[in-house]
Amino acid sequence: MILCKYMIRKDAIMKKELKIFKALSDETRLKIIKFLLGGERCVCEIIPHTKRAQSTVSLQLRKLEHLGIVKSRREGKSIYYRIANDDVIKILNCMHKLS
Amino acid sequence: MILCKYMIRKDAIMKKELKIFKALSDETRLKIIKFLLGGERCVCEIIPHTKRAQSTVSLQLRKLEHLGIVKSRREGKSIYYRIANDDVIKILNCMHKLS
DNA sequence: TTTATATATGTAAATATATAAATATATACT
DNA sequence: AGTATATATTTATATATTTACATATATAAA
Repeated sequence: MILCKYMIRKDAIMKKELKIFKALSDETRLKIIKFLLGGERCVCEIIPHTKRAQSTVSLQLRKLEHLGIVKSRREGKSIYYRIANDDVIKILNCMHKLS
Repeated sequence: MILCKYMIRKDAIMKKELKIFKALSDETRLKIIKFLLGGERCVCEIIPHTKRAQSTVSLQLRKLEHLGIVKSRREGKSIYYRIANDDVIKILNCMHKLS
């Protein structure tokens, strides 16, 4: 089978899209991401907002960070998370218009 | 806990959004849906396009149908699927602009 | 240095999901 | 009726995912 540049690119686009859709396809993660649309939040704020155990929230945050969807920053004892992927914001804005 | 209408609505919106993001978060399903953006296709066309076993494609199509994302129609021995959810089309258009 | 607090990590259990082989069903053709 | 074809369904298996308890780590305060 011959692979042309277009096909490789198409595949890369698919992967990128899947990454975003997967990030948004779990309730805990979607809640977190939507919460972060309101700006940077500390984990201690995210936990009660999601109503999940602390370890669950921490794990999902790490997952989102590995996906490049969020970034974190330490300030004293607290760690603050923020959205670090504009595409996610655009997709959620787009979705919001439909709801 | 007091539930106001807004909260119930917010929850319904979340579920609707999750439904769409989940539908788009699997490679087989995303391939199928993107293929269907080009118009109605018969299962016999969808199978080779996804490069999955016939039973796998059939199962994912049923899943998408149950989610209200696609609809099907029989024509003789063949069954044709088409996208039946405008929101999915809009989200994919939005995503496409970003790629 | 001890203590308290915020967050991360290891581990295990429960659940969900994706896949394909085998089989069943529905339609069309002879 | 019998055969071929297209699709659906059943079943089994493998894999991934989510969750939370228990524990570890890092920072700040006393």
